[in-house]
Amino acid sequence: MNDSSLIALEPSTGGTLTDRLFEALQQAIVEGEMPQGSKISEPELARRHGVSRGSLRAAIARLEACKLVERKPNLGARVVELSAAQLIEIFQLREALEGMAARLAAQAMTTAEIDALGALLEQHGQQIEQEQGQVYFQKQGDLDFHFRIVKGSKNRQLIALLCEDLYHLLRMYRVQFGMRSQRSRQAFDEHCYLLNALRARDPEMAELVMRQHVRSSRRNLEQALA
Amino acid sequence: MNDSSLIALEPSTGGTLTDRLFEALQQAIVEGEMPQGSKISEPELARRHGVSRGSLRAAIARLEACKLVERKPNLGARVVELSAAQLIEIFQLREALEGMAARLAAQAMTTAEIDALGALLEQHGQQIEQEQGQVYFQKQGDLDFHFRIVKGSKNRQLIALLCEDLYHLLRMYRVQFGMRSQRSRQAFDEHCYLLNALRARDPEMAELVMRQHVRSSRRNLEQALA
DNA sequence: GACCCAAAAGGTGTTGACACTTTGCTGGCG
DNA sequence: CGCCAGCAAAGTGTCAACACCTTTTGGGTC
Repeated sequence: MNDSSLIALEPSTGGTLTDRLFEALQQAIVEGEMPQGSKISEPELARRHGVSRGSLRAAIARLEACKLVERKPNLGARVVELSAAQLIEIFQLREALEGMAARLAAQAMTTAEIDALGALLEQHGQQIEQEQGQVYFQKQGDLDFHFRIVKGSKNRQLIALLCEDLYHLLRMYRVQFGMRSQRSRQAFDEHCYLLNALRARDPEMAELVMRQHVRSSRRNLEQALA
Repeated sequence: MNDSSLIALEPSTGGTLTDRLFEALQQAIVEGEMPQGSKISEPELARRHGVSRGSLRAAIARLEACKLVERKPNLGARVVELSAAQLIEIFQLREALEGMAARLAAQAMTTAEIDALGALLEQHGQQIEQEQGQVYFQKQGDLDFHFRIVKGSKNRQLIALLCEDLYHLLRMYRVQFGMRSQRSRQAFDEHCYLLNALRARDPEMAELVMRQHVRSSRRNLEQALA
């Protein structure tokens, strides 16, 4: 809104201009800097970031693929609207996908990877004991944990889908709904159960635990939003 | 390859130029007209279709979102490579996603929709009895059936994912691997089981049956490709 | 004052041209 | 003969300008 706030693209990551634009916009949307449902004016945004409309349109196309913006022909693009219903839908997706990821991970993860996951969990446990307030860090830790399971499935389709698309949508919901789950302790315990299932190389159990875990989160949400 | 084969875009669907290009290329890739792993030269393709490179790049970006092409910075885009391993991965995704779709559909489908599905199945049954050879039509029917389940879930995320992205990849595999399943009869029976679960409004059973159905297809594939 | 039509302003879709990167070839050197 | 430097050709990334669509605004009429 502030006209003087020309956002300079950090030339940090050395990809193409479109890549940097994509990351910048993605972050801006996830962090809520670009409000939900707000219309995107290509000329204005291009001017703000000091790039041409062509590059901007390419970046927007990628955002559309992530479901972060919606575009209608001849009408322009808008930042996606976050309804409670859609959030529920996403958690239903997660239940199915991450459940399958856990099942596959129980077979495909190396013992070293599982051990590393155990170390991470131990660290989380200490953080929960010590500082009850570090909610943000716990959130990050939760995402880390789920990430490792997904990657552990070794299924590239699954990894791309969850880590490159759904992940950002989920982060957007977390940031903007400002949800600090009251159940970090329970979540931690469920993570431990899952670790046990992985150690036992039990795909059936791993999927069951993960699905129950995601379902619990969803139920918690449904209650908080109702 | 044939230089004289200038492909004229049918102005059939009235969307934007990029939309039509996207559909045309999508079809060309799925049908195998553009071979797997082949490099895409932007100037040549643009000239062939009589459009500018800008529009073509926009269409390619969408194809990339469907996982039909892979692009590397400064190196260009290639049609995706179809390995047996990736096909397995896709069926693992389908097992999770369509299983969840069936679960949700058992709760969300209207009775009218379920009845319509029953009519469709009856039709399929007759086709199988009468003409053993109409494989293509059966394939189309199979896709129709699965489509209706997915749409019946009423989960927009799920619908978009399966019907707009994965569907085309799957069709590409089917066309190019030229797979005529020897198990259309068994598949039909499994479809009937699923219909019963839907009629009984039993989510648990619906998911179980659908997952088993997809898993059977996968096992059948693994055997055929080994 | 309300409604409708028309013109203009703003915005998106599309294009051709320019700059930089990668690739393949050519020629000289060890 | 093989290898590396350097150049040329092709291709991708980016840009500014043009064409069409949508929306709004202004004027005229009922």
